[in-house]
Amino acid sequence: MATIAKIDSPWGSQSDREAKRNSKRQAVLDTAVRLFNAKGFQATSLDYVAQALSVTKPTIYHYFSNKDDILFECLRLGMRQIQSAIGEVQQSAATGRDRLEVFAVAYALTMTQEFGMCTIRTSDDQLSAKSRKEFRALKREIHESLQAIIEDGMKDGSLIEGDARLTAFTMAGAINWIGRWYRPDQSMSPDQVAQGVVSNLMTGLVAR
Amino acid sequence: MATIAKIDSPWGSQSDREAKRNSKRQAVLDTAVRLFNAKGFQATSLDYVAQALSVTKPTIYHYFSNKDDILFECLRLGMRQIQSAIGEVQQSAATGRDRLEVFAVAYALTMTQEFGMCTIRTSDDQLSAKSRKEFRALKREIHESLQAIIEDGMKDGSLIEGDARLTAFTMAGAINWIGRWYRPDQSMSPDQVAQGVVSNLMTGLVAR
DNA sequence: GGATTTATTTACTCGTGAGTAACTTTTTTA
DNA sequence: TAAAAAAGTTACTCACGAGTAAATAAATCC
Repeated sequence: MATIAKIDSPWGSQSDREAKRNSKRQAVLDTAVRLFNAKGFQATSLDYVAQALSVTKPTIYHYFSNKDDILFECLRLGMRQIQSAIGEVQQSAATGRDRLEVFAVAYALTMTQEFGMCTIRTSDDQLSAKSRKEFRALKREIHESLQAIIEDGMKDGSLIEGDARLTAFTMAGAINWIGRWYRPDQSMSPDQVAQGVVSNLMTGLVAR
Repeated sequence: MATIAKIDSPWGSQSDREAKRNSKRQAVLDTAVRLFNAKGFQATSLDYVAQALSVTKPTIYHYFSNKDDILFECLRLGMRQIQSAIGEVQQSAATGRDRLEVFAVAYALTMTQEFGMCTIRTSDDQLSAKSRKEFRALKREIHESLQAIIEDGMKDGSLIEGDARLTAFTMAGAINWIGRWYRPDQSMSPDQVAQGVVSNLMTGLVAR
C-alpha cells in the first residue's frame, strides 16, 4: 500500500491542556470517518487509520475500546446532526410544508459532510448486534419525525394527501443519496445541491 | 455460526443435461446475492455461501475464478435488468415525461429484487480495480440515459425546466433507496412501491 | 467396460487484521 | 524530585477467510 496522506494531527502538534484527550479522540473519529467513507468500513484497517494519524494502532485502543465503537461513534455524530435539524423545526408554528422544506434542506446539507454521509455509506450489518440495535433506533426516530412532519402538512392542506410513510422514504432516499454521489470538489456547492434536490422533491418534475 | 438455511439447490436434486452447469452457476449467484444483500459482501465468506448450497468452497471455484468475479456477475445481472428497461423506452415516440415514468417504474421494480438491490447495497470499493472500472461505466451509462430522458422532457415541455443532472440524481436516489428499505414481506407489493415512489417524484409534494 | 474428462472433496497455505501484553516514555501531582 | 498516572510503542497472538494442490468420485465417450 502506497504512502498515506498524513493528516493534521494533534500528535506531533504541541498544545496545553488536559482536554487534549478529547481533541485526540475527535481526531481519530475525523480520520476514521474519512477513510471509512473513502474505502469502506471493512476495508479500512485500524492500522491504516493509525498510520494516517502518524500513530500506532494500540494508541487508538487507548481512546476507543474497539473498531465497532469507533464506527458507532461516527454514526452517532452524523445522526445527531440530523436530529438537531429536527429540533429546530419542531417548535415552529409554520405549515407542514414549510417545516418540511427547512428540515429537508438541513438534512440534505449534512449528507454532504463526512459524518452525515457515513450514516448511509456504511450498512448496519457491519455493526455489532448491540450497536446495530441502537443505530436502528436512531434511524427509526428520524424517519418517524420526518413522517410526522409530512403528516402534519397533509393535514393542514399544505401538502398533497398520500401515503406519508412512502413519501418519507421517497424523500429520505433522494436526500440520503447525496452522500453517495456528491463530492465537494465538484461544480456545485453543498447548499446548491441541498436546495436543488429538495426543490425537485417539493415541486415534482411534471410541467402543468 | 448457527445452522444455515439450506437453499433449493441443483446439487442434491437430480436432473439430466449438460446445461446443468449453467444452472449450478446460476444457483451460486442466486445464493451469493441473497447473502451479500443480507449480510454484506465482505461479511459473507465463500465458505458460508458454499454451506448454504450444501457444497464445499472449492466447488464454487469450479464455477467462478474468485470472489470478485461472483460479485461482479451479480452486479452485472442487476444492471442488465435496468438497462433493458431503458431499451424498451428508448424507441418510444412518447413525451419525455411519459417515457420517464415508464422507465422509472421499471427501474424501481428491479430495486425490489435481489440482483437489482445488490447494485446499490454493495459499494464499489469492494470490487477489484478492473471490475470497479467496468461497473462504474455501467452506472454512468444508466445515469446518462436517465438524464437524457429528462432532458428530452424538458425540451418537449412535458417536464419542468431545471438542472437535468441534479434531477437525475434526485430520481435515482429515491428509486435506489427502495433497495435499502423495502422487504417483500411487508404490506406493500413491489408494484405499489414502485408506482408510489415514482408518482411522488413526478407530481411532487406541495399542494397547489 | 476401460479411458478420459468433469465435478467435488479433503487438507492444506498464506496473508491480513483485530485485539492484547508488557514495556517505555512523558506528564502530572504531591 | 520521586511517585504515580497517562500516553505510546514494540512485539506479539489468534482467528478467519481467500485461494490452491492433490486426491477421489461421477459421468461421458469410444
